[in-house]
Amino acid sequence: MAAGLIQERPHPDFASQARPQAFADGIGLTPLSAPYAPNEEIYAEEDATKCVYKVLSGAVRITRHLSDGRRHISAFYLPGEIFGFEPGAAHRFAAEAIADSRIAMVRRAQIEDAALRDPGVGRAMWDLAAQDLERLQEHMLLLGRRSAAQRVAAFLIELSERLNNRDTVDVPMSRTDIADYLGLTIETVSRTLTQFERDGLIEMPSARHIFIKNRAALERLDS
Amino acid sequence: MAAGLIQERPHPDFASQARPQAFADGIGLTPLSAPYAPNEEIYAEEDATKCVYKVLSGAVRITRHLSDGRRHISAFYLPGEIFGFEPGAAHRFAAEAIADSRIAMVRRAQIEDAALRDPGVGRAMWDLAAQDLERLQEHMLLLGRRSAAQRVAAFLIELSERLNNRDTVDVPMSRTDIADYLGLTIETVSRTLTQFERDGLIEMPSARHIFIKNRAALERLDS
DNA sequence: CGACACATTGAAACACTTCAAAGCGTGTGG
DNA sequence: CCACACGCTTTGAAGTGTTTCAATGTGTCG
Repeated sequence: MAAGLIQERPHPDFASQARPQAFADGIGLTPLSAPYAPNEEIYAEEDATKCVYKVLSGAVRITRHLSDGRRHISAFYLPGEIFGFEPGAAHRFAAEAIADSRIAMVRRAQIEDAALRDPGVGRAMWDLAAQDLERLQEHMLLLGRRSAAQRVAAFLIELSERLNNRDTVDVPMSRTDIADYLGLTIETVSRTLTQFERDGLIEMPSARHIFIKNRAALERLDS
Repeated sequence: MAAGLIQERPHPDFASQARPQAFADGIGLTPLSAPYAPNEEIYAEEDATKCVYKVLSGAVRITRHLSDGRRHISAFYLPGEIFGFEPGAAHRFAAEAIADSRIAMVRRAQIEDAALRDPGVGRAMWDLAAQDLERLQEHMLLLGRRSAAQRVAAFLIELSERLNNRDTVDVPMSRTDIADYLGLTIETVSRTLTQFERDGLIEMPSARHIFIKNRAALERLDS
């Protein structure tokens, strides 16, 4: 419901000055960046795929709303990760900020130009697509064939690895977000986490702050 | 287990003579073709992504085996459809013939060459990737958020549409294949189909031959 | 400090799975 | 051509995990 495409709204500042090569690792373009508030829409379902985005800080969810009102989250993106790169002409999912976030973005046309000049750029986008596809397929496996405990364990492990926090995980998303991502209810997510805590696998000083006490056991869960 | 990459085994005949432009719609290369027996492997998990394939007849499943021995099917490909095109350097799933099938194939390098000469080829591969991604995402939704009845209904509708049979569906795959695709057990798939028949939505002269009597009701199921 | 959203917990209901047995159909050998 | 046999499919009954509904608890922000 929020603003449409990002480049159509005012940009409070230009990352191109503050951080040249912010997309650096692989794309090497100097993007604009903008702040987003929690739940603010970055692009909508059906929006044209005009830009590619990078999370500078915060976190992003890729969502779709079903006809019966329920919501599905197909992916999360964390600081340093790039999203919004899809083959089709229109997005099939919306992207929303989860927390206060800073997002960098470049126009696709710019990337395509750059790819013509520098084959490394094209390869980088290709690698990006490969990584997205891999995550999508792993996630499909998880949704189709894993128990609640396996899903939550896999989620924690992946989140911890992608946040690069060794054992202290600052969970940026709500239980509802996690549930919609894992294909469970918030109650099941909550109960599973509580059980993990009882079993000594994790500690939860608060809901958004999880400490992994026994990573090996969590990893063993998805046998 | 089975043979490695296709072009490394003898080809009984060359489709390039029998059917120039067999890949025609969109790729426009003249591929080799080969017959496969049921359950024969077309490529294995971890095989290099050297070729792109097209189903001429029969059907193909894209499978992955989990550590606990269970199997997951991420996609089916039916006559006229193209598969095996992935961004990464190695396949993450195996491809197997479901029934007796004829498969055409071209080397990726050939396609890349062709794309340099003819931008239409590049666009066609792009469209292909977009369609695969769309199906993958729809399937993820189905696995994460749909009941057994909704899954089976969606499967029947999609199968019928992709086979281009108006209401008579010749199901090429076993109940086990369907179950592994829908994230259910074969018993649940079977029971659901039986229930559909009792409700007058379909008729099943035999397990592999389904007649859709009330398509609207089936479509309405995934509300 | 109070209010509100978010998270946890409990109990009952439900959908799907599991285990087990019987039915069907297709293909082969007698 | 029929009969048997094998694999696949269907059906049944019990068990289990997840959801649903409802209430209580907790953390955070004004």
